[in-house]
Amino acid sequence: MKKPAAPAPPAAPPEERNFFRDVHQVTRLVPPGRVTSYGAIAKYLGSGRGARTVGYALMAANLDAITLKNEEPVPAHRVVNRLGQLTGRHHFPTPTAMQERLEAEGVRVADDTVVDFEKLYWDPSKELE
DNA sequence: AACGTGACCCTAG
DNA sequence: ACTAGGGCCACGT
Repeated sequence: MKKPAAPAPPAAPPEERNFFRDVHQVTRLVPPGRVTSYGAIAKYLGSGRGARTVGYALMAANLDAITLKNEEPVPAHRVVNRLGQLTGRHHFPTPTAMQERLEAEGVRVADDTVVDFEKLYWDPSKELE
C-alpha cells in the first residue's frame, strides 16, 4: 500500500519565515552610513539568486516591524541594488524618504544613486565573514 | 494546487 | 558599448 498523500508536513511554526527573519537580521547589521545590495544579502544567506526575494522580504519587513511588533525597524534604506540605485525608494512612505534617510547618515545620493557606492559598500560575506 | 507578482541578477546577441 | 530576455526564490490569492 502506498501512501496516497502524506507529504503534508505543516510543521511550520507560527513564527515568521526563516528567510524573512534572516534578511531582516542581516539588514539590521548594516552600520549607519554604509549600504549593501540585495544580491550580497541573498548570497550571504545562501540563496544566491534569491536577490528578488530579499527585496520582497524588506518590503514585508517594514510592514512587519510596524504592524506586528515593531521590535526594531529595519534600515531598508541602506539596501540598494548592485548598481547603487535606490530602486526601492518608491516603496517608502514617500518617494524621497530613502534618500533623505541616507543623506541623514552622511551618504550622498545623486540622481537616485549612491555616490561612492563601492566605497560605502558593505558586504556581509566579507564584513561578517 | 496553480498562476501571477516582485525593492533583482546574469548571460547572450 | 548597449539592449533584450530569461531564471530563480518566496509570498499572495
